[in-house]
Amino acid sequence: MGQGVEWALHSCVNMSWTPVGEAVSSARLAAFYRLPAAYLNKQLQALVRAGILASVSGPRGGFQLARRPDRISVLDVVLAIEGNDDAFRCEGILKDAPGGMEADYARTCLISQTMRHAEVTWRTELSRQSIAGIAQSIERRFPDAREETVRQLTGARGRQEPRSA
Amino acid sequence: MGQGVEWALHSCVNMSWTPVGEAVSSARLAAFYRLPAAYLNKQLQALVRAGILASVSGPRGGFQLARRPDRISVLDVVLAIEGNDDAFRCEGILKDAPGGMEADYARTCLISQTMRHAEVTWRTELSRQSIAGIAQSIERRFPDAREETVRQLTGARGRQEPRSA
DNA sequence: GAGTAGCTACTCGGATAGTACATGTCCGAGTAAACTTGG
DNA sequence: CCAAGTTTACTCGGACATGTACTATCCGAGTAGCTACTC
Repeated sequence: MGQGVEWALHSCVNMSWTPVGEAVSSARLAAFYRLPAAYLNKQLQALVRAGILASVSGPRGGFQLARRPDRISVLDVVLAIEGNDDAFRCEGILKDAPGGMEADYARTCLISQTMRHAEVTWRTELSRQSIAGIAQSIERRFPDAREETVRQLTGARGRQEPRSA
Repeated sequence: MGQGVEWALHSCVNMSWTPVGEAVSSARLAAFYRLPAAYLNKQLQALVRAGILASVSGPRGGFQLARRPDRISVLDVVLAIEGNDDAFRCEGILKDAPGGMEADYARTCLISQTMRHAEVTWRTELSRQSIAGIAQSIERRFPDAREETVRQLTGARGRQEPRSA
């Protein structure tokens, strides 16, 4: 699985903490984790295309959650980055197998069904977890995490402090 | 997920049908599905290294199951081909994050735990299914499949028929 | 002093290289069967 | 006819190319805010 999934999930959790209506730039998120900013931006673009994030250009621009964090599942983020294809793709190799069972056998391939069933359980498990749920768990376990994150992400943004001396 | 997983699973099911003690060459298995023989051979080598198959060289050589098919789970085959690493690898990006929560946060990263939990359910699901179970399901649904497969895999093997004329 | 035109700086967005892994192919080591030859 | 030595053909096993996708980077389009100028 690609690295971008981890970055996207962390970014979504962080953005669930920032004030609504205020966008966070990819550069600031990248600096938070010491990540390559341009590449993180590319991943967030995929989330925009999936309708998970909304983007605004220009100064004070950036990304923000497109809907409430309790309506964004972990599966949504994973599929946005990795694509909707199943991990196990049955190429239907049986259609070339000899014997009189080609078509039917291929459609009802038991191996494909087994793999698909396992993947469905995996997806179901991820769809049960939401960004908001993870954020709440983190808040419970690390009471300072939210405040610290918001401070790092919104502090000294745009507002140039008065030049001293 | 790699294509070899599908080939390996089908090959294991087929070998669960062939008589014990008789090896099946990769060339014959590849011809059954119209697959590149050398590449299938490469995949089966991985199963040998994992202790799932046993290989014998020379004429009448090939591969055979190293243990009873009801003791080989689908997960065993998948891990033998794909490797034992988790699909989602948490690189611990939080260790570079600012704030006073680095080490603890990284070790107990909730996102990593969520992804890991989903993967555990996936693996559990696959570990419940055995090669023998899949083979039996196929036999029930397609009564002729086993006989036809064995005939294709063992027919005219080595035994050169008497030259006519 | 207030309004407006222009400029600057900052952001996303997609197009562009670099790299690791999966895919596909090839040849050599080893072995069991088949053949030949001598008794 | 039988047995031992030799040859042969077939197999796995790992080393060698190729293609694809992930990773990483750069530059242009667009916009909000600031600045300067005019009234």
